[in-house]
Amino acid sequence: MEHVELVDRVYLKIKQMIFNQQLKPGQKLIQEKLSSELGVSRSPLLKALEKLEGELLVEKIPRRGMYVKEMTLNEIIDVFQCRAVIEGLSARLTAGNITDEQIAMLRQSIQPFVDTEVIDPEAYAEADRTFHTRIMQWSNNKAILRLEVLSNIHLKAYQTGLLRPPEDTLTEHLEIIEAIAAKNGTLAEKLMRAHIEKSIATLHQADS
Amino acid sequence: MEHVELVDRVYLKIKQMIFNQQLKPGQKLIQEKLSSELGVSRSPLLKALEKLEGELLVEKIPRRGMYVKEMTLNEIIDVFQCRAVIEGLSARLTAGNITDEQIAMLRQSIQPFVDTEVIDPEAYAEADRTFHTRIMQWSNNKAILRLEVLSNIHLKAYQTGLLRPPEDTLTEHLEIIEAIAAKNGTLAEKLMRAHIEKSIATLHQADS
DNA sequence: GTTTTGTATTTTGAATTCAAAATACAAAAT
DNA sequence: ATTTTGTATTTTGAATTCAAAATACAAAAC
Repeated sequence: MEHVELVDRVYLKIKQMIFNQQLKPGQKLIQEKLSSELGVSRSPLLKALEKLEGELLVEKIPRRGMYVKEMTLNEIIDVFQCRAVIEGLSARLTAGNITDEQIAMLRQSIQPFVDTEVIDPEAYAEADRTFHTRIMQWSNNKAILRLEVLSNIHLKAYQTGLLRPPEDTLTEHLEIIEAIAAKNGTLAEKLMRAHIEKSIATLHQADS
Repeated sequence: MEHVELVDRVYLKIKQMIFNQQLKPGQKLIQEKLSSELGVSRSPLLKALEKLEGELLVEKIPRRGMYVKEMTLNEIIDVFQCRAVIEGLSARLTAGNITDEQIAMLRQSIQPFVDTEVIDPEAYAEADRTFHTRIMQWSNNKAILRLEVLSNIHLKAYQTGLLRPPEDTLTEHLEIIEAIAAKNGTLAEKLMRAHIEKSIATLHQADS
């Protein structure tokens, strides 16, 4: 029997509320109010908020309070620079571990969008997220999994409409998948890194 | 007037105790016992331990307890792979920001060990740590600073005598500093990455 | 009218308390 | 002698309480 910690349920709920925009960037999180709204006491709430702080979704100012983190463009760029090298590493490692089944899964998740006239942005965003997450997870590097935190920002950046359209990124994803399928780690790393660095360039352009 | 949080003091104290080996890898951390030893209640202790958990120094097993994390060679290698790319990125960014004063500081910290017959391992370890930390900090990338966590493992690996001797690494450090001083970001990144990847190779050799 | 000072309120940080889960251990049954 | 079951103890997870810090606001002084 699996017992799910209260803290984890609260954590997931708040994370959801942040991505929903029920809790808006910059908004102050009054512990008393939030805990009564969620029907829990302050202790698990606080823990959940501190966990989210570690994931860059909540900002804590000592003796001042907790706030839904507001992302500046520069902070997003900082995170993307890290993602570029970490996901590059992931792609290289994954290319060394990948199974035929996993290759099939990667190709399959992209398939619905190839040669399609109108791409549903919502569905594509989900596929994009899955693509990046899988490559990090299949790297078999435990330290990378801890850094998955960085992908929260990916999601947030999506919401703000800052990222490149599917037409741009789809072919790059395909190339990366083929490099991994060919077990060419060096190439996979180079392509993944370039892929994310192009997004950084887009972010810089938005800075005007 | 600067008010230092109780939690932070406890956190630093325990971190110290872990590196001191006063708290040994694998040892169970009984909250009741530890808190009374440190003269604080369980709340700030727990927070401190959770912070350390995020830094890979403490392992928490739900409803079982907290333990001083035992590092396997594979886990250390995983962390070093991440460090290689993150510190490579740091070196590149730092090369783009570096001031003359900072260049002088880097050269100065290495100086005592150049052309020296007998190198004090303790002092060199400290200088090594400072070198890597500075380059991460001077990158001006906030996301990298959050990942400084990774350098805890660097320290731990040192303790276990797993890393390369000063004679090996000193010249590499010098080359990296000169690449940064020449504002050659691409080269600095390449050298830093190679530097850490050599340590990974050493770790792999120890695996026998 | 503006600034400053003092008070009341809010909200956090830390300690304590309590209940539930896990562990250790002993007694009983096979 | 070994295994199982039941009980006592330990230890954690969560709620509550309390004190200290920060904020808001009003009154008084300039």
